[in-house]
Amino acid sequence: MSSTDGGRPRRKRADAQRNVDALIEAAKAVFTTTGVDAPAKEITDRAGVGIGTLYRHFPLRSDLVTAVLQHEIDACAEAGPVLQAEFEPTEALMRWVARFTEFVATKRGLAAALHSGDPAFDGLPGYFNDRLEPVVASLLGAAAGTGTLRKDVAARDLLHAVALLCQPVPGEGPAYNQRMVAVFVDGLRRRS
Amino acid sequence: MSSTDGGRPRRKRADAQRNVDALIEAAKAVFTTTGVDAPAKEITDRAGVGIGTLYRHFPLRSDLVTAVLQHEIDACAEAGPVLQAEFEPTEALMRWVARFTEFVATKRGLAAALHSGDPAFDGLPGYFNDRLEPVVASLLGAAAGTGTLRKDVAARDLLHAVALLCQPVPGEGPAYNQRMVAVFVDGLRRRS
Amino acid sequence: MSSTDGGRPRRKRADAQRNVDALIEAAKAVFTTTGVDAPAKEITDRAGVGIGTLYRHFPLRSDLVTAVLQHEIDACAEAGPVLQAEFEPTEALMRWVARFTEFVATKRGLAAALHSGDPAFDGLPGYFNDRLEPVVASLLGAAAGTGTLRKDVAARDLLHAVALLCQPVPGEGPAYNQRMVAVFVDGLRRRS
Amino acid sequence: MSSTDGGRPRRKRADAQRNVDALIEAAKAVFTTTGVDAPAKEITDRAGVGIGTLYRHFPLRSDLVTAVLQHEIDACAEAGPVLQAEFEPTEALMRWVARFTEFVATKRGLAAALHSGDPAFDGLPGYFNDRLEPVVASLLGAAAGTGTLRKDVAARDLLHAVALLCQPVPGEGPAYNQRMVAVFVDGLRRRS
DNA sequence: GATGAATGAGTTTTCATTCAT
DNA sequence: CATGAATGAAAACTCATTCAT
Repeated sequence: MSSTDGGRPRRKRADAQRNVDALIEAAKAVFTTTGVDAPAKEITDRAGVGIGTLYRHFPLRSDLVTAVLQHEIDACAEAGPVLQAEFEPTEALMRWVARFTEFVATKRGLAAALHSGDPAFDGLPGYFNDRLEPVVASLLGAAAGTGTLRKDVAARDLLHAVALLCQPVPGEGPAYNQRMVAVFVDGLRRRS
Repeated sequence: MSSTDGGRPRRKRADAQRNVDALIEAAKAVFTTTGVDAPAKEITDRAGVGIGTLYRHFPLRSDLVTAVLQHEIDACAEAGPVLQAEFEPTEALMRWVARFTEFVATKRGLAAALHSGDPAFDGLPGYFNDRLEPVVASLLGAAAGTGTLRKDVAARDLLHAVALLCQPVPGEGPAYNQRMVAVFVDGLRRRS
Repeated sequence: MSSTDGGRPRRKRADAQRNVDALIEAAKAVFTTTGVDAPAKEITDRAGVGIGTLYRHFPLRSDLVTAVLQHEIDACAEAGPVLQAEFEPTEALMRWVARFTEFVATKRGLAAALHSGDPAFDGLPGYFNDRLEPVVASLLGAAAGTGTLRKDVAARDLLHAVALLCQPVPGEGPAYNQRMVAVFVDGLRRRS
Repeated sequence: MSSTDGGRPRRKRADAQRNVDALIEAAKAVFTTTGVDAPAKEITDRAGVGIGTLYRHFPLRSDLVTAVLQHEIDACAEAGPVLQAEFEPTEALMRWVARFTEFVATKRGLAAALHSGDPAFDGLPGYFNDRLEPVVASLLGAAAGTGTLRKDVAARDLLHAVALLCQPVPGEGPAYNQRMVAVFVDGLRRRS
């Protein structure tokens, strides 16, 4: 969290950080491939570290899951404003949707873990909402035209609907998700 | 023996069928509760049969998964026409969506299994499409008004989009899914 | 044992016997293929009967093993005199060795079962000796020439030595066993 | 890491090696006692390690079987020259036969596994031949006298014949096998 | 701090045996 | 008598987690 962390920077910190990063990167990939229940060994092998190292940095599996998700959520949230600044509204939305689709694909099975009742995940939905709600609201608002979003659909509703529509579909690619989100946006414009 | 199977189809088969049914029922419930990776014992205990019985009828876990999904798909498909006959288009759609939402909730994690690459599931997506595509097309078509569905969205696209929008969302219930599908349907009407 | 079996021949007896024969035949084949520990199902499937039928006729696995072995021992024993009557000594011996080799191949792993300590098999070694000892003694004696068998090698020793030399050898066929038995017979002739 | 393996070969390896040795030792004993299909637990208990350790070092049962057999083959092969140096030909042969008999007894049922068609064992017969063929040839040659071995019996034939004659026989001990091998050697001498 | 060997509980899977039809 | 479904004990195997080096 705090990047400054106060006092002495305690040598060797670089190596440790390198391992942590490698583990998160590896976990992201393995979660996508094999699912959240992937053997820990598969992750450490891919990260090139020993199993003990995983447990040092992430004593609980939920710690690793949380780290991966926050990492991903941050990346997605940050992409929103950047795209909006660079492209016109519709194009920005479409590109962000593509980006978000990749993120959701990562979650393959993470949702189940999230709602498993494990209190370790209690904070994540909030983090997800807080970070992404404004981003989606802004993107959709701009794309819908002059702020004519239906009043009966809250920004958080949008976030989740888009999250669903971004989920990967067997025979389809990101283009499919983009089209469906576009239809959904059309729906938002309609009516008073 | 008898290929025509004329007279009695080999008595006692009734018991076996009872067990098969109980297992599918139990598996459906356990899959929802614990996920597709639930211990086999949990399923057999709930079905009130021995573990061996599970393996007799479903030697591979994928056999059981397949059976449960086909069962569910069938039930959903059959509900479509019934609702359409009984209610006016919008109401029928909403009720079916609610029904479909339950089905999708059952799949909690089944999707991951489906796309696991196991060839045992190769046939299921086809089954899913074949059974449900016409149902969804019909329901949405009726709800959209006088056949004014966008021409650039195929019936199968609809099916999958609805499937996504029916996925359970953490803090929300079926009503949420219904509202989002409604928005989506509005999007379909636009640009007649 | 007793083929007459006294009183009424009890109808349907033919079917039962057919099943018993089929089971012994199937068991012989499966024991050779898969070993004595082959699943019972494999035997009944090959025999074309239900599993229950196996247990009716052979309540214990040792019953089946015993039946198969006696069957085989009988066949081998009976072949001896026949061959001796039909061929000259050396030729008769070689043909019988070939025959015996097949029998031994059947036993793939039966020996282990035999010496497993199960009292059910207590009678078999005796049966084996009683039936085959005279046959081997006669064949070897004739082949060795004018009764010049070494006095320090008993007939039973011969039986077992031949039994060993008839065991199948990976890259070799029955011809190999015949050659080795021939060498052994030569050894018998030598010395006073 | 270090391909030359110069300095310390990664400490702690000692413990692992100790476990591997204990497992091979235990497996040898258990295979003799209970057969190759003995429960893994029986082996690990005797070795004093956990079941997981067995699977770490020998993921497949065939790996363990192979290790045990190579171990045994090596020991037998090494005994040959030693005995030949210490005793006169006939005595050396007899002692080696006794040694070999013990080895074969160990295999109780291993042979069946070997010929099970499992490709994991493909290399073993070759190993067996390569290691033992010269040993047997040398021992028999010396025992047969001045190189008067029949020309129509190859060294490998001898190896297998002796292997068969060394197999344990129900009511007999190693002395029996020695006598029969002696007869066989006599047969070799004949027809110089 | 890092490593990976060891552990053993938890699951899957097989099969002999029983027994209702 | 024959059948094959049901059972469940026993064995195999996996993998999270600990801990000595």
